Amino acid sequence: MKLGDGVETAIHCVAVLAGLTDGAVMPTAALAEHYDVSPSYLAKHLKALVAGNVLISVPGPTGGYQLAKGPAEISLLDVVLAIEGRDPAFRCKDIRRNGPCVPDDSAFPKPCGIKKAMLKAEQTYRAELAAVSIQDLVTDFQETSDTRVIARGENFIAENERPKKL
Amino acid sequence: MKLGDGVETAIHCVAVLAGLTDGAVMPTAALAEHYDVSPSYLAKHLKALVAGNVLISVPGPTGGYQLAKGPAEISLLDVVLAIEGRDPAFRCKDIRRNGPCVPDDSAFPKPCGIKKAMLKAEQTYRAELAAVSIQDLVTDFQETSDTRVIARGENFIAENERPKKL
DNA sequence: GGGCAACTACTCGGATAACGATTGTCCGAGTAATCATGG
DNA sequence: CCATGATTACTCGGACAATCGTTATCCGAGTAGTTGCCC
Repeated sequence: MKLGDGVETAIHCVAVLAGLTDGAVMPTAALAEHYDVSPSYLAKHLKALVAGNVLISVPGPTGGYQLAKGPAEISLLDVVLAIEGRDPAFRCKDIRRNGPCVPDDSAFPKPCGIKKAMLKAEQTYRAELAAVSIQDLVTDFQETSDTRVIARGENFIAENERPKKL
Repeated sequence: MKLGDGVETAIHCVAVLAGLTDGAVMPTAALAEHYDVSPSYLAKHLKALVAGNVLISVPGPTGGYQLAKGPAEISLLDVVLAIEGRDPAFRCKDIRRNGPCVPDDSAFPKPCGIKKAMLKAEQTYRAELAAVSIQDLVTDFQETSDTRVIARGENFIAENERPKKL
């Protein structure tokens, strides 16, 4: 049970993109600089976010990324699933069907109780993540952070965002 | 976000061990035969369960494994943590402290909101697993399974368990 | 001076290596039953 | 016949490879801006 470190980076980047003006975009290089991470590797995660309908990419010079929906419409779960994949963490191989105690393959009409319990727990986990939106995170950040950090963050966005094409 | 396949095997084995008579043990070879898995690899997981205080091992001939506590005292969470490790799935590297927007290292007195949300979701996940005991799984199994499978299972245990030493 | 076309430079997207963790296996330390032996 | 001791065979425990996924990177396709040229 382990989440890739790309999840943290992805969430932070989505939160930054939530702060830029309507229609504007920000390129990979700027996001990588903001958090001092490898641009090449960050690009991989941003790609995944596009595939997961969390971000939209704009090609060419003055291109970059922007949110695919409003910050209130994107949940933590959307980001996590886009990066980690949509398959459940618990994979049942149905080993209960193996071995000498199973007469034939029709002996298990009901689903496996273990599988049910594991998937139920995972669904509550996902529900918890789905209840938190990017907007919530941004609001919390603005309410709890040092004013200097907020000011510098806004300044960074102003310097690195690409305005919407006319 | 992925759980190792050893989790499924471990839970099934613990459930089987819950079925043997008081004080009796069952060796790795029998458990491996029951589910048709590699004995060598299964041994690795059983070791982990001993380290996690879920099972007790008895060495020597007529040795094997038994539950460390009653089936109602062992939760799914105990098994999962023993196999997958106790560390949280979400690992926060605090990348928010990197980059040009951070004046100095004291700029973040409050904990990271993202980290809080991720860990909270994970705690609900663990709480859900902690609420399910091995006893629950065994009861569910006995109520929902084919009678032939139950009979063969009991027969298998009777043939392969090692009774408590006098 | 204005319009147009070719060029340039910068962007994302997919394909490609390197590392680490999980998977899978083996041999050694330890123990209880067994069997031979002696009383 | 019974107690005793060495032997034996079977168990778990820790150390050791192989495979797969994540990590990390690079180069190519495409596009908007730019520049130079022509009208």
